Amino acid sequence: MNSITIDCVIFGFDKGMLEVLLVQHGEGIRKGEWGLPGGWIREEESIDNAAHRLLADLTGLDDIYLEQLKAFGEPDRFPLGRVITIGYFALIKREDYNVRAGFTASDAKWYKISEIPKLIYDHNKILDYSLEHLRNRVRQAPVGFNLLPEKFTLFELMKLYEEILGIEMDKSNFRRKILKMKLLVQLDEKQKDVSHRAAKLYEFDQKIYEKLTKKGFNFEF
Amino acid sequence: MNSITIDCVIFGFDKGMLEVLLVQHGEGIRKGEWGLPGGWIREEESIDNAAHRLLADLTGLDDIYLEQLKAFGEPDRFPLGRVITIGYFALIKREDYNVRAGFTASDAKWYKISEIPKLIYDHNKILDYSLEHLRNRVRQAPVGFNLLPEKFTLFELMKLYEEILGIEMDKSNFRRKILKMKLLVQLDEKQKDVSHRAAKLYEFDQKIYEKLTKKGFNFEF
DNA sequence: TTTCTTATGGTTTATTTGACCACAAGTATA
DNA sequence: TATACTTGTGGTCAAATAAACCATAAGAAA
Repeated sequence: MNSITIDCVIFGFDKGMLEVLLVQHGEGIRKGEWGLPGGWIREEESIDNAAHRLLADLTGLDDIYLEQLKAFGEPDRFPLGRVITIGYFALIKREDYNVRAGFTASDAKWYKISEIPKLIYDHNKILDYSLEHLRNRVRQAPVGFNLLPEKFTLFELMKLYEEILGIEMDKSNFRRKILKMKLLVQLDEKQKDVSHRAAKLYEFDQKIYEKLTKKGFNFEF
Repeated sequence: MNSITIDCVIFGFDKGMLEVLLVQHGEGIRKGEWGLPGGWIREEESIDNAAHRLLADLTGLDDIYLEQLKAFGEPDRFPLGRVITIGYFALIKREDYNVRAGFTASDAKWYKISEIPKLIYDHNKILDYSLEHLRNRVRQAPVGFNLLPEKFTLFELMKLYEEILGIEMDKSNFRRKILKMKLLVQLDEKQKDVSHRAAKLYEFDQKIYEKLTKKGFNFEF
């Protein structure tokens, strides 16, 4: 018999920086230490439902981008017995979210990916794997949109790609390439409260994305 | 408490057809029915090791391409209690493999993907997911090589892609594109026993592949 | 020798890319 | 009001790539 948990890697994007949501344990021998938000799977629920339930408890959000990442099952990963964990991968829009501590957590906080502390168990390993996964994923499907607000400028989108992939891009070429895909819908709105010429706002078109996905496409820059 | 199993989807390629290895259960209430080869994870082994162990038992092969696919955990997927299964995805070279029945299986057999019967539990669902995964994977990394013999012709490689992706390709363009990647090493050998002009044989260069993977590349046709 | 099949290596044209420029539009500062 | 500064936006041009297609070489079989 084995036990099974879920651990969620929740990415956010704020002020041009990629961030991860971590929780501080409020009970048990690991009290005070930071780790990924997670919990036990219940007997009667599917693992996807468990992930959604845990995430809703932790963030107050449902209906967010969530995908299964990988199961981690080294026999010694958990000190008190054999526990296999299923990692989940979530991208959320920071504007929609207010940090609050969950039921078993004493604190919850966003960490920049460059400033991640030592985490409990094998959570650093899970996080590293997720980051690698995000970098691959972002090249092959427009999942990055899930990190941005509903309405965004092309420059913000480009900055997101630059941050995740760790590269620099030419704004003119980025513009041409991304618009050619027809994935973006230009709005009649512009940025407000900026100290420079306001950029047009765009939103992401889910339907066109689905069409493109069926034919197989890739999102290279 | 939950139980955890592993189920392997093992693809092979023979005479231009994509195939899957299935086993017939030799015991229990499902005796006589076909399903994916799999088994229980032991307390003291990692899940990757469990997958390798099971696969070695079933096929007599180690050192084959194997990757974790996804965990499947609908609460009712297994009739006798809550069992979560972790799907693994394997590609093997048919030339290296001799079918034999495993320990709990009465028979093991290759099925063409177009002729898959009804399988036990949710195994059809797992298989469908694997096929979809294979189609995606094959576009993003040269995993297809794992299905071919060590030495192969460009035409055979192209046929493999055509079969998996369900498309037709231009042999001339395929040739140019694949050679430009430098992934193939041309050998001083040619096909034998063919009733037409013998094609040059090639092999896959693992080292160059690893270099390319680091920079991120994609394998589109 | 002829015929057939497949391998292999072009050519040509259209499309895409990458690097870079120029100016517009708006804000901030003097 | 004038000037500098920042960011958005559109465009150019040369180089690289892709798609469609053709031509011939190499071998096997009749």
